[in-house]
Amino acid sequence: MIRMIRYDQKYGTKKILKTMVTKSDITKRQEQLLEELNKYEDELSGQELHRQLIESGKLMGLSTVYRNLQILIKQGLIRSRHLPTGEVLYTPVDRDFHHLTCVQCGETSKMEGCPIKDIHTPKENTRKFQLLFHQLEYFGLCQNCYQAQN
Amino acid sequence: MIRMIRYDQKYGTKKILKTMVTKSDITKRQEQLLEELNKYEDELSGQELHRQLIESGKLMGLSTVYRNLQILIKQGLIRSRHLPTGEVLYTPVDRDFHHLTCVQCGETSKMEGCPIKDIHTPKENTRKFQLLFHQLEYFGLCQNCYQAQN
DNA sequence: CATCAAAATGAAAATGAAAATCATTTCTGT
DNA sequence: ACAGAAATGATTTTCATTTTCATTTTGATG
Ligand SMILES: [Mn+2]
Ligand SMILES: [Mn+2]
Ligand SMILES: [Zn+2]
Ligand SMILES: [Zn+2]
Repeated sequence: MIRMIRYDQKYGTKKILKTMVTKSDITKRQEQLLEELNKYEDELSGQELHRQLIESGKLMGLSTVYRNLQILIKQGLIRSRHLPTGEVLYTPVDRDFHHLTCVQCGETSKMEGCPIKDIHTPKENTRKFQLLFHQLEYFGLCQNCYQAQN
Repeated sequence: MIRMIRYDQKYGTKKILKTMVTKSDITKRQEQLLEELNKYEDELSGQELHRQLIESGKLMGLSTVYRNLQILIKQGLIRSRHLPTGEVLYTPVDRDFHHLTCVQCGETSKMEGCPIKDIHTPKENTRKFQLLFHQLEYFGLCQNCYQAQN
């Protein structure tokens, strides 16, 4: 939060001329969420995060967790991805990794490195977009499941 | 389904020696699902697909729709992606496009062309994987929402 | 410090897509 | 035709997420 304040010589008072909310404007709750997400190497679901917060003594209602996760996404501070099961996982936006997932058994392995790290994202598409993050996931059959299929 | 059949001269009977189930082994239901998905340029959710099938006179229970969509995915014939809302959209696997999605209003625009079309997917990761499809989505703020935020 | 309005919170209820159940139907090989 | 196996679908269940709304917190102002 940035405030532009004018001092009134006549009355010796101060007046807020303008209030600018910047991207770095994080509430206490949001800070707690971010802090908790950073504590774990893995992504966390909303439910897991809620549980962990309580264990850490940071009491917080479930609605508040979900509400503020959405805000953090819109602020470009975290990103989310859906598991095939429907759960949504959250992670700080600066962690750039992706996964291989078996469509049969759900086994997931993290890929180190991002294949599109230095790929040009088509300009004609992104011109109008304030890009926040990307999601890239590969799906297929793990060795076990591939063999079992025959 | 491929059958190897031996004719027994002695008894005048036929015997199935071996049955090979191949990838192209599609049941009638699965064929109907694939056919219906191909009818629409856009991806369809399970619910939408179910509705469309009924309208097309291809009566089918909802369970059967979901069951066979999963099988089609495992066979490498269709792929799926989750909307931020949680709905899952299905589309034939050979359609290679991706989306930009606004994290604020949900507006989605299709990107023509695939940025990773000819990118090498890290070998050390995919060696053990029978790759079926990939998912790539960009998230950010559309022009409207970006401006409205300030 | 007191006041008041606006914003945030959270307990509880509602939502809804997807999964599970299970009685019934269809298929398949002999 | 017969018997076991597989598939189907009406229905119920699940459960992560959203919505509701009464209460609490915040923050500007005098
Ligand atoms: Mn990446
Ligand atoms: Mn692609
Ligand atoms: Zn597997
Ligand atoms: Zn938008």
